[in-house]
Amino acid sequence: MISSDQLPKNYDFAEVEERWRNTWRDEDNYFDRNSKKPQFVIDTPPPYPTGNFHIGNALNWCYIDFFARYKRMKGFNVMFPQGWDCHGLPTEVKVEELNHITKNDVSREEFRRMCRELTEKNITHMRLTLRKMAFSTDWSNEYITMMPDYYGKTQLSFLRMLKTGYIYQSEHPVNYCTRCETAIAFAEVAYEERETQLNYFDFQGVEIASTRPELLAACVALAVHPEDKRYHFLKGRKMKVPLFGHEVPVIQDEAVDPEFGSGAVMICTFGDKQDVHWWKQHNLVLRKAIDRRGRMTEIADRYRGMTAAECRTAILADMKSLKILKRQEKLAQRVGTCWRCKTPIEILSERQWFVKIKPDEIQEVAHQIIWHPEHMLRRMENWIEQMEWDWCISRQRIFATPIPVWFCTACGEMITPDEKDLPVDPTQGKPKHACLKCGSNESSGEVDVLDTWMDSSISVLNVTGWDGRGIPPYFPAQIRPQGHDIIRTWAFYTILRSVALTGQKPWDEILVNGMVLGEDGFKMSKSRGNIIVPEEILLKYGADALRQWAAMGAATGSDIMFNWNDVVAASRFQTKMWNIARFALIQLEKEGFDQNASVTALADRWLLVRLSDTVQQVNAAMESYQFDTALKAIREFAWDALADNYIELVKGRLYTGASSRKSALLVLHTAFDALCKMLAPFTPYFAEECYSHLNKGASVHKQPWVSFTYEDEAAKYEGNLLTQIVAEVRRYKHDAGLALNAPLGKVTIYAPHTVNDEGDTGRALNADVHWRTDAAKLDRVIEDIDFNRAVIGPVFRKQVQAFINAIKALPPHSLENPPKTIIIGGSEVRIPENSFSPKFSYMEEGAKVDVITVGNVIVTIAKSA
RNA sequence: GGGCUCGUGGUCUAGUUGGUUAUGACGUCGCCCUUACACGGCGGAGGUCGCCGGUUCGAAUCCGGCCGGGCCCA
Repeated sequence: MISSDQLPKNYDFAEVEERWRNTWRDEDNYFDRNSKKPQFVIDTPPPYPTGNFHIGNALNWCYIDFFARYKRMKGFNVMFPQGWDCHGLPTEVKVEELNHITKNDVSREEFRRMCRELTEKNITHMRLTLRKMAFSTDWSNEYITMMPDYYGKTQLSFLRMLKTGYIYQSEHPVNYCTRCETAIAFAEVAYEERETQLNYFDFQGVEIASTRPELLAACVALAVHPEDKRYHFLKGRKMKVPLFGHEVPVIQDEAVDPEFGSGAVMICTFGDKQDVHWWKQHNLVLRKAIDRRGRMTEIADRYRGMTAAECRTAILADMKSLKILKRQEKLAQRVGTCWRCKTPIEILSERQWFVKIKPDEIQEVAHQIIWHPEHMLRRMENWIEQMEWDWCISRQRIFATPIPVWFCTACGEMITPDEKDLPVDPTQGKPKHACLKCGSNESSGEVDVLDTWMDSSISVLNVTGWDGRGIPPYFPAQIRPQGHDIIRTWAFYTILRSVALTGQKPWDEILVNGMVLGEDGFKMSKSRGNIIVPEEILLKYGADALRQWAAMGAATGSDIMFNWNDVVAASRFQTKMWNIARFALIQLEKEGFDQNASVTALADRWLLVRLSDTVQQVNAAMESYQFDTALKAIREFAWDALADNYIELVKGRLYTGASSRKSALLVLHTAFDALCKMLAPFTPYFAEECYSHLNKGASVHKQPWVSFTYEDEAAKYEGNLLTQIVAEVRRYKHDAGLALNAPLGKVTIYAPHTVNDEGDTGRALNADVHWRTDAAKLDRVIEDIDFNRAVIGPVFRKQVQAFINAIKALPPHSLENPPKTIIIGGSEVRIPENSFSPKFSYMEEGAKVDVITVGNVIVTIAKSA
């Protein structure tokens, strides 16, 4: 421990942060399974291990760490686990790229191994960033979804939901990405504006407008509006499809827009979601023209094997030469694309696995959860309301949790593993028992794998200790922190799975954070070049400054613009705080600090009142996750109340060793101690550094949260007056062209009560200050009247103006000693207390003085020669 | 097109149970290097609170309409 007068003059965040990072122990953040404290379990989002922890993650994790640290200090048994959501396409693509292979060049197992290795490397890198950020992660509860422990649970959850009928397999149209060669869920479809051609062609005498002529082979019907007179003649007829020759029925449906195109549309399996509707509603046949790789199938006849785009060009060319293509128009449309690779999705009918969506059930539970901010619940409600299809959970990929199912080669019966044998990979091994139906030992494993959301949607079950039996011991978790971009996915799926597997809500509360925008106000993206990575900020300003930006950049839940200015301001606050610390520590180290001293001087009592108010404000803000409000209150107290007002007032007293020095020392200690504790969740390194100097190496993170209350109405009022008087006299000096520390001469303050300022005011103003309680011997005249509208508004309503006029008409002496009643509009009314106060201006008496008024206090200044 | 959300000095932002002079930061201008701090202190300038209308004694705040941005969805 270095002595206070040898404290470094500048706060070196790089040195301090690294030192504490190497000092702190992981065990201090472990969730204690034997604890009697109330639990506070956080369902931390498991990020995708891209290798780089991005700034959006950083914001989210800062919020988590703020309340994790706060709750620990408040006496909760906190679990802040860290998960990694490993499976998925991006890693497969990266592995192919790095190794210059395609997934088909190596064995399935080999490919999975390569994915695992890359993921592990990425996780290692990201863990380091998490540590630099000072997140108080519980590393004993880390989970990695690609590890057998975890995906065994994913498989267990699958089997459970299969048993209870939540999961089924069926052939049904699904969204399909032909580049990724896999089915995807609606949640994974992103819509993009594109321009396309609307093609008008002759369909056996009827003009058809279509944006997808390549689907002609999949045409299964024509549709017209039942009221559309142009097409009444078609009723009941069969039509021959051009180029292909198969016959299709004509159906009538209200959903056809007679205004669009020619008013007649062809229904294909499947051009879009509307086609699926019509196909189901009118029991149409199924014609699959596009396969899983996006190639035309055999029903496309001579176009077979072409890509959809090639086929489109060929068909349009053939139509042109047959002279059935009438015209083409440009059309803006929204195309559903794969959210990962941006390839337009196709709707294909395939055998897939589905999870049943029961909207009422999910809706009910979503409403049992407390949402912050509350309006985010609307997004969930809207999403649930418009769900039409069940959740397609099978994917035709490799790096994912295998679907734990075999099929009997002899009878086709599904064979599931025993729960004790999980995890399994049905593509690698055989079931441990024969087919229950026919006894055959021949089987083939399911090659489809699970949607990655099947892994991450049981994160809460995993961290609360789910083992497949009943309600997990720590369930539900207390809070789910996440971004609003994944309400329709992660939040939705988690609620769904939680209800399906436990019948209960997954969390008590959900805290939704906003997105981080670039400095230009747009979403960060490579093409805009506005990406800021946390590592860059850590290097330039340190973790504590970055964390302050996260807290202060915006109200919780709002999108937040990244702003270097805020980071710089945060680091300046640390510098300021460091200097406050040095001042306090130097003073405290001189003799005289007494924990039991009595607080006597006005300024001292005033600061304790301000501290008490601040603690209450910060408390309330932390309880409602208003981090910006909390940190703002802390900064204001430290910078404004403590440094600029209090220290400026008392430092003279501290230097001179006046008798009331002990009072000031105790107050300084109390305020600084409380500040360290309140800053601990926000700036853990900085708070630790300060606190360890203040309390001989003790850790602030092991202290209970501040519980300081101090009430002193008189000190609050008079102290405010005191700071105002000082401010007014400073302004006076400024206006008089004097330096602030220039000697001022004699200042007389006429206050209603005796004030014990221990000489603080005189030293602060560098003046000979006299407090007096007698009336100033000055001639004063009433210059104006201040009306208190909050008082007279509710009393007089429409009569407010009349009242004001009546008061203004009173003679001066009546204004100073107002009557009880006054006549308004002919009737006598009572004058409410505090309804107005006269404003005076002062005339000098014999001596030459300047006069300042602050409220009802008069200050006279007699400049020295 | 629908739902949600936002619009406050040059920039970012606080503030909505309606109440006297609208918060803070950055920037800007002036003064001051006072033994914690010039990465500082003090003071100033700068706002029709998106626009229009309504309710009210009183509207940044409540209501309606419009304009503009964002997110999600069709």
